[in-house]
Amino acid sequence: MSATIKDVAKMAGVAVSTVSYALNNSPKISEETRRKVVRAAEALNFRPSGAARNLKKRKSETIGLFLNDLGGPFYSQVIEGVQEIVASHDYNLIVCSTYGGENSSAHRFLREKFVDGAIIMGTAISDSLILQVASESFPIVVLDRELRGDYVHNVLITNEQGGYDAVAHLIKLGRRNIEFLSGPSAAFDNTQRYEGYKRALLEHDLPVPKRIAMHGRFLEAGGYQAVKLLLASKRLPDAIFAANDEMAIGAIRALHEAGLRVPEDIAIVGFDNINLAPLIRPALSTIGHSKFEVGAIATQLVFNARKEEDVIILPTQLIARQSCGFSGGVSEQDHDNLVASILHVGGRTKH
Amino acid sequence: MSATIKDVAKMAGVAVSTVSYALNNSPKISEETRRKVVRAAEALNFRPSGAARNLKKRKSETIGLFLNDLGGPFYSQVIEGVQEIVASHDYNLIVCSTYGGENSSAHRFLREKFVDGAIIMGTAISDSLILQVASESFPIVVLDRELRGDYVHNVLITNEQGGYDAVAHLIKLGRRNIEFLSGPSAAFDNTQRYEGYKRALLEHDLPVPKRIAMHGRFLEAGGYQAVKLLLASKRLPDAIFAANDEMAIGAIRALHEAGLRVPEDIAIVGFDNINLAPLIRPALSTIGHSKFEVGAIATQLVFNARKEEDVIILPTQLIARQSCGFSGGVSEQDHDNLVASILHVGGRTKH
DNA sequence: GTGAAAGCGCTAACAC
DNA sequence: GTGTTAGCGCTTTCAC
Repeated sequence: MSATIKDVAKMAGVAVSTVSYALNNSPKISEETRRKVVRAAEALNFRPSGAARNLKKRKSETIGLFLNDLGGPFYSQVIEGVQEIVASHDYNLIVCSTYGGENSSAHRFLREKFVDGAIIMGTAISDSLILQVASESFPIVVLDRELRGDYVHNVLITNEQGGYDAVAHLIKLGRRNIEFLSGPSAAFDNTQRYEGYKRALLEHDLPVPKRIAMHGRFLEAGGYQAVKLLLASKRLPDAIFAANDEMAIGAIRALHEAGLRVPEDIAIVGFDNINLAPLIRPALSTIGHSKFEVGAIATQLVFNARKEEDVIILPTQLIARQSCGFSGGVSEQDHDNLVASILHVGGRTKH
Repeated sequence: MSATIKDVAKMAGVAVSTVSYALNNSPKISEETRRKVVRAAEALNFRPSGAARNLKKRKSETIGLFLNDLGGPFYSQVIEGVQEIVASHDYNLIVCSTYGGENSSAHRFLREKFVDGAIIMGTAISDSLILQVASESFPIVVLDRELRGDYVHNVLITNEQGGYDAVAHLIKLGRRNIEFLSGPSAAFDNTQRYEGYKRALLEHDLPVPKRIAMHGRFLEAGGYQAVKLLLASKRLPDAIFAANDEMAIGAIRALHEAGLRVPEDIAIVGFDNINLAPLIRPALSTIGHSKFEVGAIATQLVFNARKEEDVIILPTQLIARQSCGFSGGVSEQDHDNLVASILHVGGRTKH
C-alpha cells in the first residue's frame, strides 16, 4: 500500500490540511513547514490520489477524445489539434477507442464522468447516449455527424461541396464515366460526398449510375477488393471518385495489378488528403481539409460549453496531383498556403 | 448537478446499498427491487461516478499507454496489440501523449495512479520517474529502452541484428559506400541500429565513416533535409541505411528531386516496415518486426505484474523490396507468413 | 433480501 | 499559519 496524505501529515508532524495546502503551493504555508512536508512526502514516496481529488473537486480536468480506430492515418492531425488546445487550457487529454460497443472504454468513460468533456469521432457511440450524457458540466462535440441537442456541438466539413468539386474536376478533364467508390452507406461523410458526386453529374448532364457499384468500407483493402470486383465485370469507367483516400489507394493498387495505368486509363480522386496522398505513385489527387483545425475548433467548443448548439463547417479544397491526370487545380506548392488560409476561418455558423 | 446514488435510493424508497447492489447485478437483490431501482435510476438519468468508485475500490481498471507522439504512423499497430489484450481482460485503455514534460498528462496520470499499470514508449518520461512509481500495484512496461527495476519490464526488438541484416544485405548486393541516416543520438533504438550497421561494415572489411553524416530526427522531413545536405557536399554514397522508415521516405524524396534514381544510383533500406513502406515508389526495403505483438506482449506483462523484471526480445526480419535493388531477401508475398510466425515467439528471455 | 454505517484519500470552509 | 472537520459518491461489512 502506498502512502496517503495522512501518513505524510503524521511523519511531518502537521495536520492533513497543512499537507494539502503545502503540496498545492498555497501561499499561506510558511516556507519551513512546506519544506518539512515536502521532505516527508518524498521520504514516503507519496503520490496524491487522482481519484480522491477528482471526487472532491468534482472534475477531472481532462477531456476525452473518442475514436473508432486509434490507429487510423486520418486521425493523427485531428489529435494534434485537440492536444494543442487541451494543453493550452492546462487540461489533460485521453484518447480512447470506441471499439467494443456497450462495453468499450469509451462508453464507460462517457457514462462515468471520467472526463469533463468529450470529442467524438466515429459512429460507434449512439446519438441517444450522446444526448443523454451531454450536460452543462459535460459538453460534447461530434465530428462526423449532424446531431442537435443541448450542450452538443458539431464540427463538420463541406463534404457535399468537396464531392462536387472532385467530380466536376474529373469532368472538366474530359472524363465521362465516373464511378463512386463508396464507404459505409450509413456514414454521414460518405452520404454527403455521394450527394456531391451526384450533383456534379447532374449539372453536367451526365447519367447517374442507378446503383453504387463499389463499396470499400473506407479501408485500403476494401478499395482494392471493390476494384478487383469491378474489373471482373469488364465494364470499366474512365474515372473513380473514392469517398476517402485509403480506398483510393487500394483502388490504385488493384488497377496497377491489372496492368491499367493511372491516370491514363482511369483517373482517380480521393478525399481527405491524408499524409500518404502525396507520397504514393501516382501522387493522389484528393479533397483536402484542415484536420488539425477540426480538432482545435472542436476542443475550443468543449471549453466554451454553451447550451445552444454550435455548428461549425470548415471548407474543403481540391488538391490536384497526378492521379487525376492534369494538374488543373491547386498545385501542391500552393497547398500549404491554402491550408494556412483554411486555418483562419473560425466562422461560427448557426443552422 | 447530476443525480447521485442517494437520489436514486430516495426515489426508489430503498437504501443506498441496495441501489449499489441492484445496479451491480448482485444476485441477492430481488427482481422486484431491482426493477424499482433501475426505473428510478433511469428517471433521474443517474450515472455512477467513476471517481468515487475508483477511490473506494482503489483501482481504476484501466491501463495507460503513453506515447511521445499520438499521431505517428508507427504506433498504430502497437496500439492495436495493446487494445486487444486490454479488452480481453475487460479493462479500459487510455492513450495519452507524453508531450509537455513535467506537466504533461502522462506525468500526471503516472503520478496520480489514475491507471493501474502503464506501457511507455518514447523517451519523454524519465527513467527515474518510472522507477519511482513502479510498484506491485502499478507495473510498468517500457518499449524502447532498457530499464531494470522492480515491477518494470522491457519489450524490445533485435535492433542491432536488424541493422546488421540491412547493411549486410546492401553489401551483398555490391554496395560499398553505405551511409547511416541517424535518428536522435540519444534514442536507444537508434544507437542499437547503428551498432548493427557498424558491425556489418567491420565484418565485411569496409571502413566505418568517422562520423555520422546525416541526422534526421526520425522524421520524414528530417530525412529529406539530411539528404539535401548530403547532396550539397557532392560526396555521394551508393547506399543509405536509414534508422527508420520515415527518414528513408524523406531521403527518397530528396534523391528524386535531385534527379537521382533509387535504387540504381543509391539503394535505400529503412527500419520498422510501417504501413507506408510497400506503398511508396520504389517500394521500401526495410527491417520488419511485429508491432502488434510488441503491444500485445507488453500488455500481458502489465497484467502479470511480477516483481522480477522480464525482458522480452522479439525478432526482426529483412524485407527486401525495390528500394535496395535486388529482391534477394524475403519476398513481399512471403512476408505475411513470416509475420505470422513472428507472432508466435512468446519466448521469455531473461538477462 | 435489505438497511445502517464506516470509510476510500483527498479539499476547503471554518475556527483559532 | 495551522488544525479540525465535514463531506465528495461510491462499495462493502455487518446486522437484522
